[in-house]
Amino acid sequence: MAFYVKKGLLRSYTIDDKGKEHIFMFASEGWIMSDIESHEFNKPSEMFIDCLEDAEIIVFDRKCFKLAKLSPDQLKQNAHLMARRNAVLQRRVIMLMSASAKNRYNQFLDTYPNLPSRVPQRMIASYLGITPQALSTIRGEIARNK
Amino acid sequence: MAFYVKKGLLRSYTIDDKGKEHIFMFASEGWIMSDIESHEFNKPSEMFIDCLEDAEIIVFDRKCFKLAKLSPDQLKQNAHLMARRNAVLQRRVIMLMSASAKNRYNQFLDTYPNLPSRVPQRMIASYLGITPQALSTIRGEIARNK
DNA sequence: TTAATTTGTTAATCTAGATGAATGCATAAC
DNA sequence: GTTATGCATTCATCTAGATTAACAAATTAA
Repeated sequence: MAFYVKKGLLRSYTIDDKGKEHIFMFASEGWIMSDIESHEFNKPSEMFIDCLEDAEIIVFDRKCFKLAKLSPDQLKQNAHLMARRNAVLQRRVIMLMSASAKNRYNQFLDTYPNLPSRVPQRMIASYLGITPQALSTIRGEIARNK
Repeated sequence: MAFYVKKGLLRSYTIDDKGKEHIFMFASEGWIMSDIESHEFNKPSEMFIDCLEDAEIIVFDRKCFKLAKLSPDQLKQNAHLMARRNAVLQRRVIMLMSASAKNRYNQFLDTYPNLPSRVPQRMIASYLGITPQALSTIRGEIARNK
């Protein structure tokens, strides 16, 4: 299953043993959302997906992804999509390993300037891998130093 | 540029502003290593790659990746490779966000059981996003509780 | 309207992991 | 041989961010 977002905003997230949500990604207009791990390895998804805004979605089920049925052009396009997603994830991993919460937040603002107004703050915190309180404090600091 | 590892062991890593290395991945026999971000967006690489063991490598340069020149079968295979890598990165991001250093280490041991004997401990620490000292302490704890 | 829930802010305390330094053990260089 | 140089371990200290809690503002429900 994959979801193409025509309109609106989705999020995907996992829930850990302690019941805490961890947002993996947001998808707004033009993005495709899916749990690649469960898709590629055909195993049950541990990823939840839901809407943050009323949305129009195009749903692709498993059949649509039978690679055999795709044209070479579609395959090429697919390759680029995957490569892009890959690049985004690579950058995210490096950021999580090397950057402070404040840097990650600033990076997030740069990369997704239109999301902060559409996503509740605690979810941005979750995406960044910090608590809502920590993000609030960081925002306070940034506001004060201006 | 991409490298297919016939024999040996590679690592890729970035260096942050403070000069600290962050290992992004290891690649042993059968793996492909490349900096997808710089490849897909054709920008200069901030990722370094080197050998941890004497290695035999097949190098693919940019030309080999002109999607136009690939057969449908090659495109399909490529799609699967990308999807796999994607799944691995998805899992890694979630782990970095939600799991403690100890859990990440145990996860690493499960996922790559043959690497610990081939990779210096400080590099495993770097891959996990912690200091060598922290990993040493964790290993001490694990050993003691057995 | 009021009462109940959810959201963000602020502050006090706690903790996982960082930092820095000392020590023992290798392997390599002289 | 001895003198480096690099790696892992251990310990003392420090700090970014977690946790807990209290409070205000905004939403929703009644």
